[in-house]
Formats: sequence, C-alpha cells, structure tokens
Amino acid sequence: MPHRQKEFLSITTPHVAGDEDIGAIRNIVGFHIRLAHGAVYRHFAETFADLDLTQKQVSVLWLVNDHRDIAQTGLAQRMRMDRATTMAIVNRLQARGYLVRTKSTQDRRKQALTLTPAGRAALRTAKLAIRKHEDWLKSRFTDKEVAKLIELLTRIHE
Amino acid sequence: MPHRQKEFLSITTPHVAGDEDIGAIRNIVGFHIRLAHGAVYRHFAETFADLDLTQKQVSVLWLVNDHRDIAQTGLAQRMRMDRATTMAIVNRLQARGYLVRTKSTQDRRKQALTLTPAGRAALRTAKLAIRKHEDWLKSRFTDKEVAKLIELLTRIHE
DNA sequence: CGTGGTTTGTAAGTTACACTAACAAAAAGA
DNA sequence: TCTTTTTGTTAGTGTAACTTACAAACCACG
Repeated sequence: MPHRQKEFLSITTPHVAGDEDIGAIRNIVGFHIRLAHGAVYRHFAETFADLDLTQKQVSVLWLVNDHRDIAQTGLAQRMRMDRATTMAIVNRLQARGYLVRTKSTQDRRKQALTLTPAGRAALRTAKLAIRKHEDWLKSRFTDKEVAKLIELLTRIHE
Repeated sequence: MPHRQKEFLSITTPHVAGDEDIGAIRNIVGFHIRLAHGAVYRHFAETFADLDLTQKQVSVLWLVNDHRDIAQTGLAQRMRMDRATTMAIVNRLQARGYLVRTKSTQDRRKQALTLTPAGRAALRTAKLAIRKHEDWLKSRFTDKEVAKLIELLTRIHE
C-alpha cells in the first residue's frame, strides 16, 4: 500500500514500543476545534461589531427569552458556565438594560431572569446578524454535512 | 408526516415572509462549536493541571519544535493569532525557560525561536498528556468519524 | 542612492471570561 | 431541630484576544 493520504490515515497511528510521539499536530482533534472556534469567534465579532454583543451575551439573551423566569443556575447549566461567570455576563446585560432580575416567589434564593423590551429588541436584531454569520459558516457545507457536524459536536459537549 | 425529529430537520427552515426567527438555538452551528470548544478546553485544563500548561502554550511548544528557528510572525500565522497575543505567550514560555529568542541572521528584525532542553522535555511530557486527552475526545467516535470531523473543522479555519 | 512604505517585534492598556475561595441567605433533608 | 445543600454574590487570579503606538530593519521605486 503506497503512501496515499498518509497524513490523514496516520490519525490512528498505533502505539508501538518506544514510540513516544503521537504524530503531527494536524491530526489532533483538539487543535482543529480550537482553530475552528477561533475563526468562528473572530467572524462573529466582526458581524456584531455594531451591535457590540459577544457570543455569550447573545446566547444568554436567547436562552432567557426562550425560558422565561429562568434562574441563573439554569442558565449556567445550559451554557456550561459556572455561577461566577454567569454573574458577570448577567451583570453586563442588566447594566445595559437588556434584562432584569426578579426574586422568584417559589424559591427566594433564586433570581428569575426576564428580558426587557430593549432586550427583546436587541435579540431580534442579533438574530438577523446571526443568520448572516451562520450563512457564512454554513456556506462551505451541504445541509447534510451541517447536520453531521452538529451531531458530532453534540457528542463532545453533551 | 408527524413531528419526528422536527428539531433537527428544521435546521434548513426556509425563510418565509414575516418569518424573522431563525429556529432553535440548538440548530446554530456556532453555538455547538462554542460548547464543544468549552468542553475540550475544560478537559484539557484538568489533564494538564500538574503540567500547568494551556492549549496555546503546548501548541506553541509543539510548533516551535517542528519548525526550528521559526519567527514570531510565522508562529502567529500558524496559530491564527495576532502579534501581540503571540508575544504574550512567547514571553510566558521564555520566562519559564522553555524557549529562547535568537536574532535571525537573515532578517535582523526577526526573532528565531528554539526550544531549550527543558522545553523539549516539557513537550515530551505534554505529548503523553495530549494522548490521554485525545483518547478521551476520540472515545465517542469511530476512526472514520474522527477523520470526518477533522475534515469539516478544517474547512472552517483554513 | 535614498526616501517612503512595509514588516517585525515590542509595550501599554482594554475587554471578555474562566476559574477559585469565601460568605450569607434560603431551602431541603436527617 | 440541626445539618447539609443550593443559590447568589463578591473579590481576586490568570489566559488570551483586541487596539494603538512606536522603533528598527527591510524593501521597492523613482
């Protein structure tokens, strides 16, 4: 068997005695995830330069809108963030008047989060920008590939 | 047709007049990339807690080792970082004695980067940890799926 | 040749965000 | 009841992305 596609096939290089190397860096899945994330992050920042919103902030607006009166811990679980990080983001959005904290009546420890009209308007605008951003991202894939990519990525974070 | 797999099929929801919404957040590719990146980042940090190295730092060690006398701009291109960010990481690694800057003889503006023996030793240890980390990551995929995932991600960052 | 534009490294300052540790109030469970 | 857990909060640390500005070296063109 010749060396056709040697690089990609060597992903599964077997570990032999004395073989301490693990192949080329481009065969490391984590490396590609980080680069892809970086590329997406940068394009997102460009697309949202006018709106002045980050990925995290838009995600929080979106989730709060979808789950009225969600608590901060619920948000943290869905976003895979810890409580402290969640606080920082909620604080920022509250300072900009996009959402409000209301003490939950069921559980007085909890803060029920809801979007203000300004927050809903911002989300509406953000979703238009997201569509552009997603179109840029999806332009290199078929619909089937997009579904496959999402399915594979879900296995990582689920 | 019943609502089987409605969510996933709605990825390609056509845009109709007055339809300003773009579907559920879980159909946004960027959302999944961010979550997957976060999961990988966290597991990496756990695996490298003893070594006290980040993804970026390991990547830089790796690339400097693979490309002897690489300049900081070359590193920045391969890592998709800007010069300032590259500086910060190189500074940190130099402070820990893992690499050295040497003025290039060809182009006296450039700094040729090379690993110290300590840097090579750290990289050797890091690669063992990377193997564990990658095994954790790849455990949920077949070899074919891993190749597919890398191929799809490459289309995003290339 | 030399002068203007480009590339490279560097420094300083800002922002986002992930983490930890600690604390208080409320809830849940023994 | 008393203890443990959950929830929110504050404060502090570290990484890493960005911008702007500057100096030195390089390059190209008139």
